[in-house]
Parts: sequence; structure tokens; C-alpha cells
Amino acid sequence: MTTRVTLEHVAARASVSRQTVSNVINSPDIVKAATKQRVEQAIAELGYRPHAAARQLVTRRSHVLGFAVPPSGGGTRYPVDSAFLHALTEAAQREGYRIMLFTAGTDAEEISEYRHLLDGSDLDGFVLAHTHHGDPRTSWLAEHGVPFVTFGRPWGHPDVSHHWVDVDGAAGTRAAVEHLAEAGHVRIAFIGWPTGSGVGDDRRDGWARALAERGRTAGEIADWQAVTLDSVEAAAAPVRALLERVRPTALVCVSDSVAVAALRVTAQLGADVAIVGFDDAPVAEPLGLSSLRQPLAEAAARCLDLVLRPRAEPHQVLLAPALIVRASSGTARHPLATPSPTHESLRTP
Amino acid sequence: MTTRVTLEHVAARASVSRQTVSNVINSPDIVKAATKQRVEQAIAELGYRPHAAARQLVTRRSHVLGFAVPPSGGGTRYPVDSAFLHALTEAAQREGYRIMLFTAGTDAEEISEYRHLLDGSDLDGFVLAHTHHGDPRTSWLAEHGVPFVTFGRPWGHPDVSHHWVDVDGAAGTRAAVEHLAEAGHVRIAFIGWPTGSGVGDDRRDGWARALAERGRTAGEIADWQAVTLDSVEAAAAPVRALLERVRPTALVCVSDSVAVAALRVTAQLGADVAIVGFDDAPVAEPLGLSSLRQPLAEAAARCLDLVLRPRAEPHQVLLAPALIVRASSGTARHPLATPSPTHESLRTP
DNA sequence: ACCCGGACTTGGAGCGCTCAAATCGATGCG
DNA sequence: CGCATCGATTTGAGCGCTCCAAGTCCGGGT
Repeated sequence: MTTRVTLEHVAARASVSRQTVSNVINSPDIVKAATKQRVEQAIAELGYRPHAAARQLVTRRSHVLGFAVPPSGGGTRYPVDSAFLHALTEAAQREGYRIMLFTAGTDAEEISEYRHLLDGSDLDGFVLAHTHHGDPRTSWLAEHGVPFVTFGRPWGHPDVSHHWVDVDGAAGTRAAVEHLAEAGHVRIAFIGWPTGSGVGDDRRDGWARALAERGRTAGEIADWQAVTLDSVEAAAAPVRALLERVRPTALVCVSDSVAVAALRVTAQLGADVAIVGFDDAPVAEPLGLSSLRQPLAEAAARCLDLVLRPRAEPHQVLLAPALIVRASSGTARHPLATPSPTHESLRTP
Repeated sequence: MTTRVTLEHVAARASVSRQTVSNVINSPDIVKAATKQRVEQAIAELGYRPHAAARQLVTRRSHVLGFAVPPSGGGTRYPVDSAFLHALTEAAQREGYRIMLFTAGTDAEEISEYRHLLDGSDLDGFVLAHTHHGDPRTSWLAEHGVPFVTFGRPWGHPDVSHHWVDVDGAAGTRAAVEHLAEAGHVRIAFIGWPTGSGVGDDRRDGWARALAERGRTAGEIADWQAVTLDSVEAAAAPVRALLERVRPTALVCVSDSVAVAALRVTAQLGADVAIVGFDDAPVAEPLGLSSLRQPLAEAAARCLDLVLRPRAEPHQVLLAPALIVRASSGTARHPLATPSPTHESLRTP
């Protein structure tokens, strides 16, 4: 076990004091250029690397951010989360930060973990992924002056003000409608989730407003939609009913699960209906399903920026998803009966 | 900003010395019961929590394990990885450890990150997820005496000996064959990846041996298979060719991507072929695809055990996947044309 | 020649904890 | 009764770093 290289060693080698070496690392601009270079050379020669714990002990900052992952039981939203987490890790690393993972079954447990992580490990902040109605976590963090940002809006609490980053669902469905309208579609229906979920309502609104702008009456808009739970099985019947009742030529779906159901039903009926899903789940590509892809890398970078750079005022960032056009809304319909194209085209609304 | 509660505060409150409090926490059995209780009460009253960095500074252990996530570009294996990571986080937390994430584009970069994390943050060990031929990471870690375990065998290096945990692909495909044979199938074909990938070869072997045990000749076994790259598009043609050449009544697929292609092709041809995939990707459930599910929670727990509890000899753990039977290999065939059943049956080989 | 101020550098103190060694009683035994 | 023994607890030192207050150096104004 070779002994650790410390500041002192570097200082001796460069014939300067401990503190000067520290300055070269932490505030390079206050050190004279010649000295700085000598120190840097010594650092390189000795392979010196500062010891995070020692620094943390005095500065109380760890350069680590916490991210809670849901317990392994749940979650159809895995794919989105995991891509976000990857992007977040990359963005953090680029800025000299790390992501530390933890889990909690309930909000209360999660808050208790915050305590531990804050007191025991001096975490510099948190990124929260699943905000929900009446979320006690954000208020706890705010009260305790802990920097944090949520990926997801504080639905139902427009007055709550903290940093958040989210993807603009309405802009996404609106882009879907525009894309379909360009292709000549008029009867563009929507399959959504039951009213009350922020994400679902937002996505519906985008579709509805886009239709209104195109001259559809309120009656038509109210008529051309249906709701379903978010699973392929549950969605089949509502989709079928909507198709028969409204006879749309195109369908915007609140999620890829619903879109997969729609794909299946239209294939069964032999109906020629264009379909667009949402989230660009891994299913979408192999099935040739057009879908709206969330810009997760950018979302992660913005989250990081908001949590690291303190701001007086709460900031909100809304990002537009990108429409990925595939066979399900292109010229070759019946995606289940034909191989999907090997290339995809990408549009940003 | 309220001042931090330290050992000293607790010590004063319990009228003992600093060190005694430390002993209560780290080696409770050497402290007299009465004293211990007094100290524990003081800890509770003050809400004391030890400061990890201070401890780390002297012990050189952080109670943190590193896990590398691939850069966000890649990865069809996301779903598996992410579920594993969740399970790993949970298992670690149960034992008082945390998982710290980092990324690296290349093996060399990853090794350089090991250096940083080891020198700067005293990580206690690493869990590696994507082992591959000639992997320089494992030898680097071994040479430097760093505890680690891989989730995945050191394919092609049977002599390499380190801790690893893996899922038994051969046992999985064998179980698939047994399941299909029970249902009366005899002509059970296999679609695999090109020879040379450890995982793919392993899965093929299980199928081949199970067929041999059932009296199939070497010639038949050689004949009843095809290879393809791992994507739904690429697999369509080979699947179709195999179906026409061999006319199997059942198909074991090396992955769910390939199985999805098979599902699509058989639906097009109207062929009645039972299909089993591998990995139980999110696609499988909505499509009613039977598949082999990896026991990721157990894999994570075993990885943790191996990396935390030092052992003289390298240990290897091989876990059997569970066969999830759905419509694609059940009585109701044509899964793309019918809703999948709402329940699934589970078998462990 | 002198002093002054800004740029740069230095040493001491201490973050909260654990390790090693020392201390303190209480006990056992010749 | 004295001394070694042992368990329980305390004390001193120091982990590697940054903060802070106190230097040192140098050039320019008078």
C-alpha cells in the first residue's frame, strides 16, 4: 500500500507552501503564472489528486448530488427515467460533480434519507424525478434551504415556486397534429388518460388547441377523444370504440402504450389510420411507431445548471419534444404488417 | 444555519468521552450495557448523525460503491441495466452503502475514472456491468487490489478468475425447449446471434443440448437454426427464411428484439408458430410474448455480497432465469391479433 | 532614500472522526 | 498485602484539506 500523495508533497516538490498549491487548484487566477506552472508540473509528476473527504470536512460541500430511484417494483416509466439518469450523470461529471443514488418507498422515507445524506454526506443538492400532487418532498427541501430541482412540473400547484424543468407535452401533441394536418388529415382524434393527471391533461390540451386553431368546433373536439388507462390491454376497447364512433383518419395518443394498442386494433380492423405516440419508448422504433421524443440530455443539463448555480428567483424551463416520424404516420401504413424503415426522420416543432 | 451536532456534543450529554461514543457506534459490544444505553439516548435526543467525510478521512473507506453507466448514446440493453441498477441501489442501501454513478466512453477513460474515484473519494469497490472480450478494466482493478464484481461472465477468458455473477442463458433456453416440448412441439428452431458473442453462444448451447437430449440428431440441430443481428429489422429476413426452410412449429429466440421480428413475420404469414424470447423486455408484456426474465434483484444482491465481503477465492454465481409464459407460446397463438392475457404464469426451471 | 500598498505567499488552527496508547478501577492470586 | 491482569474508558495525535490572519516582496509616489 503506497502512501498517499498530499498537498504537502506537492508543495515541497514545487518549493512553495501548502496553501499556494491549494490556490493553484481552487483559485488559479490569484497565483503568479510562473509559480502556477511550477506547481502544476509538480502535481503532474507526483500524480497528485485532492482528497475529496478532507476538503469536504472543512468546506461542507461534497460535489455530489442525490437522485432517488423508485423501488424496483414499479414503473413503466423506466425507459425515460434511465435515459434521463444517464444524461444527468454525464452532465454532472462534466462539471466535476457525481450522482449518488438512493431509494425510498414513501415520501416520508425519502425525506428521512435526505436528512441522512445531508448530515452525513453533505450532499450539495437533489434532483427529483417524480413529482406528484401534494408532494411533501419539495416543501421539506425548500424549508431546509437545500438546493434542488424537479424534472417535472409541480402539477396542480401553480403557486408553488421552485426550480423545475419539464417537457412541454402540449407542444408535442400540437406538433403531432401539425404533422398530420400537413399530410392532409382532418379528422385527428386523441386517446388520453383520465382527467386529473397533469401530464395527460397537458398533452390533451395541446391537441385540442391545435384542432381549435384549425377550425374544429368545441363540439367536435369534445367528441373526437376518448380516455383509457395506460396499458396496452386496457386501451384496446376504448380505441376500438373511438375508431368506430368517430372514424378518424389519424390518432394522437397520450403514450406509446396506448399507441401500441391503437396499432394493434387498426391492424385487426384493416383500418388505415395514422398514429403518433408519446415518449418514444423502446417499443416505438421496432414497431415503426411515430412518437414524440423527450430531449432528455438537455433536460438533464438544465436541471444540473439550476441546482448548481444558485439563483434568487425560481426558474422554470419548458422544453419541446421532437417528433420522430416513422411508418405509423408516414406513407406506408400498417406498420405491424411491414418492416419499419431503417431510417427515421426527425423534426423539432 | 444551525451548528452541526458532533461526537463531542453527544459525549458531553452522556458524560462520557468522545471515544466511548465512537465505540457505541462502531463496536457496540465493547461498551458496558449501561453506558451504551446512556449514549444511545443522547444520540437520539440530539439527533446526532456521524459525518461520513470525517470518518472517511481517517479510515479511508467511504461506504460507497461505483457503478459505470454507458454514455447516453448507446444501448438497447437499457431496460435490463436499469432494473439491475435499481435493485443494486436497494441492496446496497440495506447494508449501509450507496451507489455512485459515473460514465466513461472507453475502457481507458473508465480506468482513469477509477483512479480519480479511488484516490479522491476512496470508493470501496466497483460493480461492472458490461464485460467483454479482452476487458482491460477487470485486470486493472485486480492488479490494484480493488474489490469488484462483474455482472456478466468474463467471456472467452475461462482462466480469468474474479468474482462474477451472471444469468444462465443456457438454462433459460433449455427451459424454453422443455416448456415447448411439453406442449407437444418437436420441431423447435432457434434464432441466434452470430457465433462469437458469449451471451449468444451460451443461449444457443442450452437450446442445442436440450434438443440433443430429446433425440434430435446433430444434423437436425445444425439445420434448425439461423443467425441474425440484434434488431427487429435485421431479423425479419432470416426469420422468414428459417420458417420456410425448416417449417418449425416453435421458435426460441436469443432476444426479445428477434422475437418481436418473429412475431411479426408469423403474423404476416398466418403461420401458427409458438415463440419464446429472452430478457423479458418491456415490449414482451404488451405483445403477449413469452420470455425469460432475469432474476435481477437476486443478481444485484449477490454482486453486493461478493464485493463487500472479501473472500480468499474468487466466487462465481450463476442464476437461472424464469420463464414467463404468455400468449405467444400458449394456446392462443397469433398474439398480434389478439389482446394478451391480463395474467401471466411464471415458471422457474 | 523612504514609505506605502497591492500582489503574492506563508504558517497556525481546526473541520469531526478514529487509531493507538495510556489510564483507571476492580479483580485474582501467590 | 503487593503485584500482575483484565475490562472499560479516556487522552493525545493526526488524517488532508481550507480558512484566516499575518507575513514578504516589489515597484511607484514623494
